[in-house]
Amino acid sequence: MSGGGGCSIVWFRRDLRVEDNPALAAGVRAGAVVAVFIYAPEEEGQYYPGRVSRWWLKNSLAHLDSSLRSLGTPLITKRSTDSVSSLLDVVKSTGATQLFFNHLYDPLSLIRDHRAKEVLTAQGITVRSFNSDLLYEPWDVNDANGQPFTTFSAFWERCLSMPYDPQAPLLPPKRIIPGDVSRCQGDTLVFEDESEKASNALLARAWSPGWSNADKALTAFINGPLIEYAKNRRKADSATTSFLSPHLHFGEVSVKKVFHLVRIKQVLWANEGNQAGEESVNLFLKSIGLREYSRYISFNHPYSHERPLLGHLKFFPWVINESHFKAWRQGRTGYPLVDAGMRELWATGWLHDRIRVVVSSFFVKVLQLPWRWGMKYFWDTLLDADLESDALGWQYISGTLPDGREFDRIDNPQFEGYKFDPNGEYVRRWLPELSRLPTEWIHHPWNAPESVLQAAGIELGSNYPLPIVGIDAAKARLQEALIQMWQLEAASRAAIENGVEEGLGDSTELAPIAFPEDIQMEESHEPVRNNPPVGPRRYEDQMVPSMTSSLVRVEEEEASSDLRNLAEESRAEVPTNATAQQNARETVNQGVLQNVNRNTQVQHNNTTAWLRNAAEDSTAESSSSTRRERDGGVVPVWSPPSSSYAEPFVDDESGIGASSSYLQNHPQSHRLMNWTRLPQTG
DNA sequence: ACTACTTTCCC
DNA sequence: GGAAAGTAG
Repeated sequence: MSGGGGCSIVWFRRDLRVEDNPALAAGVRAGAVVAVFIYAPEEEGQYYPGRVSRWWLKNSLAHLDSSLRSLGTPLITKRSTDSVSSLLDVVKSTGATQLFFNHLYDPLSLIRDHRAKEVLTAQGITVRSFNSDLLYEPWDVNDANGQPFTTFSAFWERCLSMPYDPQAPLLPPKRIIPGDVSRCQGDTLVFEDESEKASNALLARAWSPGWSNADKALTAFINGPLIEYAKNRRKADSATTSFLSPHLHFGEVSVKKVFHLVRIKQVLWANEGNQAGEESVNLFLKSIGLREYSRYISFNHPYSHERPLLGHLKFFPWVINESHFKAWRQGRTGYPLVDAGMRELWATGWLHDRIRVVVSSFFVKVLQLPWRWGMKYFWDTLLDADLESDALGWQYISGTLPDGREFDRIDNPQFEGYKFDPNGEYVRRWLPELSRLPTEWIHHPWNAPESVLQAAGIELGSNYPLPIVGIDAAKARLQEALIQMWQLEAASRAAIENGVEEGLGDSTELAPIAFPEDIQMEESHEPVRNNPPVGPRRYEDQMVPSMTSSLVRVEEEEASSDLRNLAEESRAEVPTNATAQQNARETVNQGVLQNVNRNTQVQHNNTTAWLRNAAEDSTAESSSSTRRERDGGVVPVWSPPSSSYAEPFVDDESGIGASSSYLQNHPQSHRLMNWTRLPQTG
């Protein structure tokens, strides 16, 4: 089984660890191993990783390589634009007969991995894949009727009360027999260009990528801040968070291991009667659960990163306002908590979860910018950028999840400021221009008496902006926009009844992965166009500007003092007329955007079926009872909930929902109902 | 132990 | 905004 031919390829992706790595364990068990990482960022389309994310990946791979070498084999890295053909190259040059990898659940990976499986199997290669990223595979977690959950709390409750525990973590292999890679050409991967190196150098001071560092971070958290997690979680300061998210994103630490270790603490604290500790554990596990849920949603609704799950906002006239978008990015909105957060993000690639909610909620509700812009900015700037988690977060904020926030409720950053940063320390750290402002005014400088401002050296509108949109104005504007939305919706319904729209949905065919064309075009590094063309369009409101290249990072230490002087071209001052623009809403007529790509849906249905089927051989047998009835292993994995849930998920990938829009059937949907209270089956 | 208030927390 | 939990009477 080992030696020359017959070795196995272990294909590393976002599972950059040697501990509790089922694919690696299977490879080791089968004999000689060729460990491979293929870097093909172009496959990600517009989700080409941002600078900080690439920096992390680079370091994590180096770390993995040295671990693998000490176990007996190097990590072969390949630069590619087509992962599957690179895999074939590796097969040919090593004589491998088996391929092992761990599952991913984002839509791109689902399709690519399916193709890998098909193509390699056709070449006579044995391909096996495993769960290493989740406590439970998405298809194993269903409600009493065997349907996927559509709200988080029900989902998580079920996860915590599954009839079988998540698999226990595997130990790292003691030794790896190397496959013959003498004829296998590796590539040196380049993750940063010259202009990025200086900014990246600073990241190393705060972060240590790599699986064994992840393990240390986990231990440190569990033995330290975890017990106070419940108490500290409302602070803007991130010192007491776990800092595990980037490690988790790249699979440097196994969620199953996190879960097991945390549960051990929970039992311990429960026995001691330590209520606060137990509470902390529950809350921390919930955040792990949210990560699970993001994969669950992505798997069951593979378009959730680019399309709202609920369609009730389909006609919402998002405000296409480049200068507001820029002010938000630069941390110059005039709301101290928002601005502090955005500057921290800019400077460090990191943001406490609370503050992510604050800045994104401000983005969607006050500025009413299209959420996918914000999501893309997060993608480009966050160290732990994660498509599934970010999509879930932004959809939650936008109120397009069944259990999301009410759309017409605006959070007030001033009040949130006093809640999360009562003494203004966070704001003062990131907004030096406000550092001398007394706490009484720190979260609403626009109300401060002139004398106070003068004493603090603040000149509003000059060295710190006035609010670019007032909260009251935002509320009024939101009401107005909703009215407009209902009108558009009604118009669309009328159009459908008159048959105007018929041909469109069917005649347009998109590429299999169905990034809307206009978004793909946005990949360029040009500045974003200012005036959206008039007329019918698809997803125009969701064009995603790319700003990766314009990001010039600020050194952490300097961030406070020099922020405004740096990167001048990309950080222009907030336009002085910004507030005047607030009424210049440019409405977007999405009237005929009905472009649910049925071809894609069919394809996706087929492609994901393999995952479930494959997993049936390789995952816990005990789960089978929960999943058999409905599908017998034949029906596509993510066929939609067929009950009353199906309809709210307008335009979902379901294939059946494509022609019957929720709005058609429920003209009263403008009441912004709470979807969780829709009649439930059973 | 009951109700009528408050505060808290929602992915 | 509203359920849910906490608290005062």
